Amino acid sequence: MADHKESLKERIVEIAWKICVAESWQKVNMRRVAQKAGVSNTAFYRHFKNKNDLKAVLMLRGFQLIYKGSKNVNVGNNFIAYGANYVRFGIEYPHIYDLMFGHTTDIDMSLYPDLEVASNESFSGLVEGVKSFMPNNSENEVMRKAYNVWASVHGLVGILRRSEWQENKTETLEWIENNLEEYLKITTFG
Amino acid sequence: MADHKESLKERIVEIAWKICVAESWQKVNMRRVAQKAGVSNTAFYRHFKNKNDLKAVLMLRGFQLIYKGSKNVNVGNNFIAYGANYVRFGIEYPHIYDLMFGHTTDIDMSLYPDLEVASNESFSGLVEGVKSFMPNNSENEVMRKAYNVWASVHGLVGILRRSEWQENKTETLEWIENNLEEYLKITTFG
DNA sequence: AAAATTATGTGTACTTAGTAAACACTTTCC
DNA sequence: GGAAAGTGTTTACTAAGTACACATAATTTT
Repeated sequence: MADHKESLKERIVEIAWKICVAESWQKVNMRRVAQKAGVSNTAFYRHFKNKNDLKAVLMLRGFQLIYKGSKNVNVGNNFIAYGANYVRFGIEYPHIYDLMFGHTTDIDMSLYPDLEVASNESFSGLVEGVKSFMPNNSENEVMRKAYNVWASVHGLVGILRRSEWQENKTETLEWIENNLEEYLKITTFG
Repeated sequence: MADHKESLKERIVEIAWKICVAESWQKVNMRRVAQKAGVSNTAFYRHFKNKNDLKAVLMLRGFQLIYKGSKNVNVGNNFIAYGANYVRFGIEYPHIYDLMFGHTTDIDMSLYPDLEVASNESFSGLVEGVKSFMPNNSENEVMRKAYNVWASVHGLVGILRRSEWQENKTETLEWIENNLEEYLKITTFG
């Protein structure tokens, strides 16, 4: 067993995160992680109930990253900047993004309260932002718009991840910095 | 080996489709399928290179279903009705929908030309519909709008699949029939 | 501090699932 | 009518998740 500062649990998360960022969740297998951590195949089970537990930790970390990104931009009620962060995250961490927002997630949120909270907070932040943009509209109209913004952002991430854009990621990122907010404004508030 | 009219290949597809519709792709495993078909575990490999081949067939079938749905409504260039079909499909066949549009698809489209064609046709149908709606705009603007519509529709499917709506699916379907086109009009062309 | 409990890691082994390889029979085609 | 191709079986390998029994170290309890 290698000698490290952090707990094995922390190391495992770190290793899994790296694999997931660089490759994908499918490439994270416990034997591989264990080997990288320098422990036995099953040491893992002392810290996680099962593999999905680990997935949940990575997802939570993803939400925290998006959230931190939003804070950095000092987003306040500006849901446009909020959406922009979302998109940046989707481009920068595509595999974590998939983990979090792919339809094929077999994670039962109710089993992971922190995760559920983070996910809900994330959405209600958006709703608040939208509401402050259209303060005279009904709750229903605000919700509809919020969902629409959300869908827009998801759609955009999907588009920007297509190979045409990924071939030179640097330019894509530049495009985002220069045009993203304008784009979101147009597609969401005409 | 049971005695049937269709080829084993057709039967396998049928069985897999049913499992996938009722449960999910993750629940389709070749041993189970083989057992239901009344053949040995590996007979499957005489008809498919691997499991992904079968997945591709199911996806293609999904595209055909959406397409057929569009024909029935006599959709023409009306991309609103087109989007509505998309949503209906997403609600009626959620697991097939995931298979087709979930981010976590490990299908390499270029390996399945029919599938690529179907998928592209599906999108260019939408683009055409949008174009006829805004004939004086640039190619770029049309594409941007098309992607936005697409994203909207995806977003809506996601929303309608949340538990609040799924609890009484019948009402959801009714809602779709009554309000969907209006909703799409508002969210996409303000 | 001795005893009991809990935490952390190991080794072994079971299970599920995808699939390769060798064999056999049957149909097709020159 | 024999070669080739098609279809199915058996057997077995591999990867990956995880349960279980054991060991030892750390912590808590009395």
